[in-house]
Amino acid sequence: MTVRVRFAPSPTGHLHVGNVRTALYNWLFARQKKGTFILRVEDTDLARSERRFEEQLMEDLRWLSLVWTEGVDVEGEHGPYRQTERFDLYREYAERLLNEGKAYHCFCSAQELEQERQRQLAAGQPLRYSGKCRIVPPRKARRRVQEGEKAVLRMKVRVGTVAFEDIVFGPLHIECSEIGDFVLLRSDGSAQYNFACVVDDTLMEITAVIRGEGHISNTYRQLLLYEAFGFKPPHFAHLSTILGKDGSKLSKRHGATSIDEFRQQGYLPVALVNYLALLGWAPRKEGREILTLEQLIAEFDLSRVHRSPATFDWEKLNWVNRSHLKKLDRSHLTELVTPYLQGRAWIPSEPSPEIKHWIGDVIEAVFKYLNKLEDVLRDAELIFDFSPEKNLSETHVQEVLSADGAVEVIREFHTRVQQHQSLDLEAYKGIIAEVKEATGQKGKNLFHPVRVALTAQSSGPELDKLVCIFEQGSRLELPVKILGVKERVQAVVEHL
RNA sequence: GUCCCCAUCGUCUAGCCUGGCCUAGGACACCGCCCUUUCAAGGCGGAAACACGGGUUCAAAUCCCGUUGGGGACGCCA
Repeated sequence: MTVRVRFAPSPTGHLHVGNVRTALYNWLFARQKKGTFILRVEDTDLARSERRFEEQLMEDLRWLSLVWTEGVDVEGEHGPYRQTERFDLYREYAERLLNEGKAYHCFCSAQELEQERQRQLAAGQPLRYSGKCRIVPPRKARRRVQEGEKAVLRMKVRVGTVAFEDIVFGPLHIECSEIGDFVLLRSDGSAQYNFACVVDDTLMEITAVIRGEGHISNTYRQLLLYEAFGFKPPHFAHLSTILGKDGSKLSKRHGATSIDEFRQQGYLPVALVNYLALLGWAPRKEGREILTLEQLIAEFDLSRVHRSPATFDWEKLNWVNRSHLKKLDRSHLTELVTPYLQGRAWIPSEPSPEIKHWIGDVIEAVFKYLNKLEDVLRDAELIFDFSPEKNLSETHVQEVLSADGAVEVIREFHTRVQQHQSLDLEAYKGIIAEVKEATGQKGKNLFHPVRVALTAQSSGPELDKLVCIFEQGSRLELPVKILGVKERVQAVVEHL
């Protein structure tokens, strides 16, 4: 039988990392088994579902390359794939259960239900519906409904136990007495989650349901429904929750959790996917952590997924991202970083080939520092936004300046630089040699002050590279004026 | 409150099912050294864990029970 899995988010907010990992595991499983990955939108919560969230979520999924071959916007023979468009279908199936006496109308009001809960809580009893309306004769119930009385349709939960074999959790079971008669159809006739889910998974011929751990308790309910309908249930795999640094469920408090934010910060989709795959799962072969999509597909194994919850670790994500970034060639990296520089209006929206090449040099100089693309803004600032007045007062810079002979080096360097009309790497090296001669300083004591003279900072990319970048940049037509070596040293000396 | 699940370095994990090869391996982060014209990067090295208590067994990280800690479910949300 060919594998069919689905990712079924509800469009009530932004896609966050927990959801994405669920989507990813579904996708990996489908790809590995040469099966079908389906996107179904569970928008039965009319009050909170919004079309913009649905669009956003599809965009996020596509960006991550977790593409579906059946779903809301591609259709297929099992559609529609939006639950709100399937309400008639649900009512049809509900009718069937009602007619077979496996479900019944319940007329209890919200207040009554709430009072019941309070009583149970006070008495130390489990919280669940008492089944009070079971005794209403079906014919009478139907008449009340026809007369316009509000009613929900509830499942008549049988006695005994429900059990299943979870692919990640192993054998799981529960006493039916733990489950109350749950709602199938709301009083407005719309389908409740568990019910819609079973009808859809059956009709869409889903073979494995891979979803969050929180759904384990729903699985028992759904199993009861499969049983009532006489449908064969799919396999189930439940995934543990992803936790934040403080051990609570990952949320906005822990930083970016929506995919859009990761994208904006400049995480590569493959890196995010790689990291998320590693959260709760490890390849059989030890020591291989940086993996491509293809490798993930080949090595993924649902039965090796961890039962215990994993903590999201930014540091490790950064490392994974950096590792993937390093695999990129210069032109690709330039292409990715350019929009960030454009966002700051540091470079034109349509750079000339000459400028493009220069940007490549810039990126090459700073790229070892990047955890994520956005970091280029921080690391390239000294090129585009040289500000000695601000930076010279920094502690590390002050330390450099207070070293013996540091100021002398800067002044000597300054004097000699001024004597040159234009500078190239050769000339710069000559000047350094002269300064060395004149001051008697060498090594760290020589280059550290020179760095300050050129960048007003105590650390940064290689000076040789920077000199070229400054000089070439100063000759380019850019939205911001790139200062040449001469101008920089001049400015620093003035601020000493 | 009731029920369920989980438990190896700070973090992600290998090993657990099928006890001995575990003096518990790898990775991130951390610390040190090397490299270096700074900071990184890179190379090398270090510190760091089987939650606790009972069993079972010649032998337990691995099997069983309990305790503790953490998480989840109990909606006309999904």
